[in-house]
Amino acid sequence: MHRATLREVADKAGVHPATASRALNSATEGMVNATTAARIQKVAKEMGYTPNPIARSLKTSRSSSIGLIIPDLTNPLFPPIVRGIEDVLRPVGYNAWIVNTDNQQDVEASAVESFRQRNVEGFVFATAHLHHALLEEMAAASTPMVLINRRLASADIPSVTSDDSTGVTLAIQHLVELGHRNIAHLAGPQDLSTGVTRRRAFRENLEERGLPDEAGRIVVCDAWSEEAGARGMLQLLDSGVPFTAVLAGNDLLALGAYDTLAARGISCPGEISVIGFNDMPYMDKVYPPMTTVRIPHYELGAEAARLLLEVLDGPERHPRSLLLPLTLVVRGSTGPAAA
Amino acid sequence: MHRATLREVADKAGVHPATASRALNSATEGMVNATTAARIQKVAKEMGYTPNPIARSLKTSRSSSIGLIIPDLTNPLFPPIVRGIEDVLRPVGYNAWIVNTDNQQDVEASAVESFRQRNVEGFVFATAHLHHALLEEMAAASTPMVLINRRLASADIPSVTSDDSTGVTLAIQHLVELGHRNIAHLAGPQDLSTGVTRRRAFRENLEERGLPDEAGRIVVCDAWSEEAGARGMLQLLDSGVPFTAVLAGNDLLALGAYDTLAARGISCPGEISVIGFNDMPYMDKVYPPMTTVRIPHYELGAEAARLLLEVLDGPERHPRSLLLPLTLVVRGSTGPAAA
DNA sequence: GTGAAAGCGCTAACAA
DNA sequence: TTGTTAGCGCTTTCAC
Repeated sequence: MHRATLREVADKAGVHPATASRALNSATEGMVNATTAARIQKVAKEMGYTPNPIARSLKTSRSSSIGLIIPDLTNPLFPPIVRGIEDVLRPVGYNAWIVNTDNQQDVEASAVESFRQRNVEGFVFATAHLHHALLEEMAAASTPMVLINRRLASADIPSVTSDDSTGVTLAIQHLVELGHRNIAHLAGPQDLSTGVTRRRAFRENLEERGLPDEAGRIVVCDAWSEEAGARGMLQLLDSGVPFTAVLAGNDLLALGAYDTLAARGISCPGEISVIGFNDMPYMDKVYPPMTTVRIPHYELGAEAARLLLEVLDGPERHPRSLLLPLTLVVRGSTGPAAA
Repeated sequence: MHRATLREVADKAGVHPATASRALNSATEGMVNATTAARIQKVAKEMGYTPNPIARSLKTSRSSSIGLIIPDLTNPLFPPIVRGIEDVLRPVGYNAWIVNTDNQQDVEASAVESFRQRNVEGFVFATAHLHHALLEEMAAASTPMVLINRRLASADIPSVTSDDSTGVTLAIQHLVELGHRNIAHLAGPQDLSTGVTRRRAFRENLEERGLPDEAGRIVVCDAWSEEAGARGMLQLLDSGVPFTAVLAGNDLLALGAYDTLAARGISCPGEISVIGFNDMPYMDKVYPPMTTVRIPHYELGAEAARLLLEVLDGPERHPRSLLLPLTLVVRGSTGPAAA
């Protein structure tokens, strides 16, 4: 099955290829006589002409596509984000190349390199670390990009994140209203903005409310994983710090905490309440029911895509960053056993 | 930051671009004098040369990429499949373009069209319907492709699916061993091979084992969704057919069945046992614990990628299809209340 | 074994 | 307003 080329359209319409090109691109359509333009467009339609994106890309160094860099698609957090991005980009003619880095810097670097060779016009990164040499370089070189979910420490890169501080406040407020006073925190990795922000907000909340806040009631987990959460919970239990509730840095850590509590035969939420963070898909099915802070994943992706389009549209404007609101989803938490 | 071109490498090495091209492509490297080849490669390395994939693609009509067409990435079934595909393709230099169709034929068609324009070398489809005009056409035109998870009725297209019949047998055998005799089936859509195969296997199993098999104990759901499963379960309960166990066509239908049972105040597995299919991620967290048939998602993807590479390697060979083995994951089911 | 020449399909100066 | 020309970076006949 032969695919019509611009040349063939031009020949059939009796014009030069350059004229046909102009007539078929909205930006240059105005340069050509309205009736010839119409004729060319009609012929193009009849012949089923569609421009060859590869030839176009070779010529223009553009590509109508962006690179999306995430840690791991099988983390249920990301599929809704990806859909949000694509649902915004597709209608305006953009595609996204997705790559999973599994948190490996070299994979990320070579992905960026490979995207560049393919003339991607911008990037969305969900892999930002607080200190991230590659991203800092790219920002310094004015590469169009948007961070999602996580940010850098030195951050004037446009980003879309959730309002984690407020989320933590909602969670703690909920626990306090239930009567908890001794609350612990399973913090996420401290080289990521999410881990740091939630931990800081946790500490601030304890202080402001006059709740016990010895250092021991925060345990830092070394990954956002169920296993790390299980280990963290063990450490917390063995530390001797008294607590009746735990705020986990995210749902996976919370699930790990569940595992440890079950293994130790500690009833939940009877003896210890656990609150998660993210409300990732299918969290509503777990048992015991888990209260968690809901992040609008799909919207996070959609807003990131809009922001990137804005950046691509006019790189001169000052980069905006967005903080999306969170809500608390109350499912299972109860007051402390002693109350 | 300037990126070296083949021309620049050739100039620096004192050869013609054509020679440099030959020296830098493993397939043509043999055509050039070994020492000049080595010199060219050294220069290329020093200059950090990497071939421009777009220029190459324009010239060769190839692209080192394939198109992957799935219904919806947010269905937890698919992320592991996608990772399996990518983990096999990446090491051999291939990339995958992913598109979500949301089961819309026109979206699928335009995705295929757009992939073709980008010179994808093959396709993986996870969207096959039993009768699927587009796929039949493409197969007739010898388009390199592999089906995953689902197949066509008229199937000599290479495919990688799970051995659903055996899976159903495992599930029913398990229920029978627990003492169940009255078993019902929430079947999936009957325009998909998975829905049909599991339903047929269910009926055959009942017959062979001499279990009650009136028509009423199979309810066909109109989608693989929780909502459809909930509706199906309602219909089953209201039909008056006696049953103590239900085999759901997949986990989402099973979760829907849970919802209906909970809404009706029917204890599970006390009064009615539910068995799922797929063991999708995080199924081990649901409550009540669900016994389900595990499909090796990641391997499904990996095998599909290998099969596609085989097809791309030598299109003349007879298309193979793979049936991957399933296992039963026993979590919660119990014998019937009456037993 | 190497070079010359052509061209994949398109767009963007420049000229008319 | 339209046509001419050139070239994005690469590969591949064909000639030597």
